[in-house]
Parts: sequence; C-alpha cells; structure tokens
Amino acid sequence: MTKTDHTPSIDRSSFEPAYAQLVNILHGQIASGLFRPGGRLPSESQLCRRYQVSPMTVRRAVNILVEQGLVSTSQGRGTFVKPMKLSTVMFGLDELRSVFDGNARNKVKLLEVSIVKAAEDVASRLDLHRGARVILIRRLIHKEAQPILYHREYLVYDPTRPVVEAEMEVTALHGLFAGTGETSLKRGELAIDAAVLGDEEAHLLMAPPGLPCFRLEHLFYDFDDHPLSWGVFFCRGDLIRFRATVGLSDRARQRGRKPGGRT
Amino acid sequence: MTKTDHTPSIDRSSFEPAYAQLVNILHGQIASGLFRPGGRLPSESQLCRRYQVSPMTVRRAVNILVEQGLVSTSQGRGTFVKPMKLSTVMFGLDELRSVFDGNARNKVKLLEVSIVKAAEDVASRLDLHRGARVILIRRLIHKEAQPILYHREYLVYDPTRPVVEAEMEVTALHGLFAGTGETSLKRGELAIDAAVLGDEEAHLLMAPPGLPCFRLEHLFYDFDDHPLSWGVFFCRGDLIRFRATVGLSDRARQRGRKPGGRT
DNA sequence: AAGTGGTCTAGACCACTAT
DNA sequence: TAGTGGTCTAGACCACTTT
Repeated sequence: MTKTDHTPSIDRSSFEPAYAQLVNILHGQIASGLFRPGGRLPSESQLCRRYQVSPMTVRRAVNILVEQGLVSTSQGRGTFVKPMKLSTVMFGLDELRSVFDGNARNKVKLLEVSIVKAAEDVASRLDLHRGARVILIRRLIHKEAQPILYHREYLVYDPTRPVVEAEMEVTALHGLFAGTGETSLKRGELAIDAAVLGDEEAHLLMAPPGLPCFRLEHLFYDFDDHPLSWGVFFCRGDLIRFRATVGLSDRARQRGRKPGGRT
Repeated sequence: MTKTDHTPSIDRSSFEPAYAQLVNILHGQIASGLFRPGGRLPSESQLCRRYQVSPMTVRRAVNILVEQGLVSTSQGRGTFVKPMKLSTVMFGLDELRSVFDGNARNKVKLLEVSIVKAAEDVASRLDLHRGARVILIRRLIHKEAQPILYHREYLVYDPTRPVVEAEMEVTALHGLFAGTGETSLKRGELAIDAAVLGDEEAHLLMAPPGLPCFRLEHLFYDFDDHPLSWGVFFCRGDLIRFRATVGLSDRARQRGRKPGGRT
C-alpha cells in the first residue's frame, strides 16, 4: 500500500500518536531512498514546522529511530542515516519459544527428578563444594509430537522446600519462556555452541548419533546473585534454525491497527 | 565508599542527565530487591515529588526501563516489575565482529574471485534465471593467525561495474561489520544452522571433517528490494560460541557495588 | 471521584559545530 | 554568529482502572 509520499502529514484525530506517525513517515522516507545512508535528515526545527508538532514530539520520534539503529545524531551537526551494519544483528529464541505455546501436541515429558551428588563441573558452576546434593532434572520436549529438545538441569538443593516442588518446574519451564511465574530469578547467562548429538541424546531424540545440534547452556542466578540452576538444552539441528533480519525490514510498517478504531 | 542507598537523589550539577540518573536509581532498586518481580513501582506523580523532576522526565526514565524489558506499564493501574523471561534473550554477533577489529593478525584472505553461471539454488536466491552470470567470491578469515571463518558469496553481476571492484569487497566485509561504507544495501535476512564441516571447509579451516560448526547464511537486498548477495559463513564451532544475558545484568552499577556480600 | 499511565505543548537553556 | 542536537519545565488534556 503506497501512501502518498507527496505530502505526508500528521493526522491528529488518529489513534496513532503524533510521534509514532512521525516515526513511520521518516522510516518510510528512508526506506524509499529519499534519505540515503550517510545523508542528513531535515533539522528538528524544520520537522517541527513541516509537521506542526512541538520540539519534544520531534525529539521523541528521532530518539526512536536512533534506538532502532536507523539513524545517528551528532550534536551541532545533524541527524544522519546509518548504513546497514551486520554486527547489530540480533537473534532471538522465538523458534524455541514456539515449542511452549500451549499447543496440545507440544508436550514436556519428565524423564527424571532425583537428588544426586554434584560432580566437579556441576559444583563449580553452582558455587558449591563437590559432592554437595543437587537436584537433577531431565526433560524431553516434544513439538508436534516429535522430540525436539532434551534438557538436563541441575538445581541447588534447598532442604526447606520439598523436592516435589521441583516437579512443578515442568510448568515453570513454560513460564520461563512465557514470562509468567518464577519470580525468584534475577538474571541468567546463556551460551550457544555448535555440537553433535551423543549416544544418549540421540537415543532420546530419536535421531542418529552425530547429528548436528545446538547446545544451549544456561546459568540462572537469584536476587542474592547466587547461582540457582545450571543446565543444557540439546536442540536437533535439523529441526531448528535461528533467523534474524538487519536493516530496514519491509513489514512492520504501521502495526497496531486497533479494532473499533474511532476515526 | 558505597553510595548511600537510603536517600538516592538527582544531582543537577552532574554530567549525567536527570532521566539517566533516575533510570539508574530505579534499576538499582529493582536489582537490589526493593521492588520484586510482579511488584509495583511508585506512581509517576510520586516519583516527580520524590526526585523533584517534571512529569516528562519521569516518563522518559520509565519508558527506558520499559524498552529495556525491566518493567511494564498498564494505563490506569501502574508500573510493574517484569519477571525474567527467557524468550527475550537476544544473541548478537559480537564474537564474529571481533574478528574484524583491525588487529593485524586478523586477516581476510581472498581465495577466489570469478564469474560463474548460477546454479539452481543460487539463481533462485538471487532472483535470476539459471545460468545467469554471477560473481563468486571465496574468502578465508583468520583470527590470531588461525583460520576461523570460511565465506562463500554470490553477487549479482553488474556489467556496468568492473569486476575489480568486487575485490574491494574484501574491505567491504570489514565495513559490513563496522558500519562504514557499503551504502547500497537496504536490508538483509540471516539464518544460523548447526552443521558439521565438509571436506572442503575442513581442509581450508585446517580442521577435521565432521567438526561441529555454525553455518551462517545471509541474503542482502538493495534499495529496490532486489537481492544482491547470497552467501554462507562456516564458523569453526570449537572456536566460536555465542553468549547472551537475560534479566538484570550486573552492568555498570557505578559506585554502588557492594563488596564482600557473602551469604 | 480519585488515581494512574500516555500524549503533547511552547517555550527555555545548554553544548556543540560550522561558517 | 547562526544553526544544530540535548535536556528540562510546568503544566494541560485524555483514556483507563479502581474504589
């Protein structure tokens, strides 16, 4: 839908706030090539006059473009269109999150919940001494009735809380992705490695040993900055691929068309 | 000396803007556990009185926290601390960018620049007919004098531009990561797969065939939305690992770092 | 009705850059 | 000196939620 680029203007009776409309206008003008990478945008005072909005509103729109990485500002010089930059690409875990979307065919199967003595690697990660008791949880996650993820996790053992609650973690895993529940975690460190399935993982995932896979390691901390959980996800590489875009993505144009829009 | 967390206040003579100071104060209070996940922050009018700043300044600070994913706002209800959410994790390519940091021991070696006829896969990706002429570029990227990346790229052949310029792409590869130069690209689509090195890649990377690796595929478009470049990076999995953090990262706590916080 | 977030104004003052 | 971005004010009005 090509809207008239001749005289774009702010519609004060729209739901879309003025600053958002201005963001879309400028974004479109950059995407259309009106402002080229390295080129300069009109000054903020010019934009104020051009679109009949206050300086703060223009400022807010420009700030959003800066945060989106489309332009950069330089005090006393102006606002410039940034060239595409590969190193700004960000990959999310949307592909994994979709496994926990509540689809009935996406199941989390609990393989094991037990208390074990921490080996060297586990102890050092969880800041415990070797041989300390930890809770081992092993899960198999199915997507569309097919095993796709194998999760092995070690939790610090808290005698004040019954182990049964650890089973609740099955749902907590949902929450970790969805953002509900589990309020005792402050932060986490993650890493993704390239690997191949070992015999154990291959058997559980019903895949041939040696199959390329992603190895997603996680370490979660509580609000006292003590490690609480260390674990690894093994993801079948043939079923998961991480995607991202960089630069001016075409879609994502005016989103947020609310139903029942009053004029 | 630790800064008194009892009565944090805005320092108007500071170089740090008021809104940024307020962001840090609130961030610190959330990280310290004063406001727990699910809990409510003071209302904006309370914050105005508490810190003696105008509504717009408070609003800006809160907006930044929202963008950072630390809190969420609900009109008419208040501002609430968000629990940690795994699906918000974002992985960058910092690990790859460091290869192009200008270190003399990080070299890009050009293996091949030639004009070839596009095979089926190349043609479909670049929106050409099979057999069309394309420029094939093969590069080997070293980090610390060790081969770490193998890049195979296909460019649409533009008769109006001499092939020699394609060689300039060696430097353009730097620019792609650094953000300098190459202003003809509008956007790109990327994907990461888990894979293992084939014989060709293994030989070039001086690694055993079958070694786990990341396969980073890219497709770049120009401002007319025509594909310009399709290629693949093969990254030795034993030398590269992607990291990310989620939740309240221990970033610049300024002087507020508490020493010896044990038990 | 009271309180909350959300938008916006019409200026002000400052720091920086170019001429 | 003139123009640029950067911060900030002290309100206003609106939409929404709770009591």
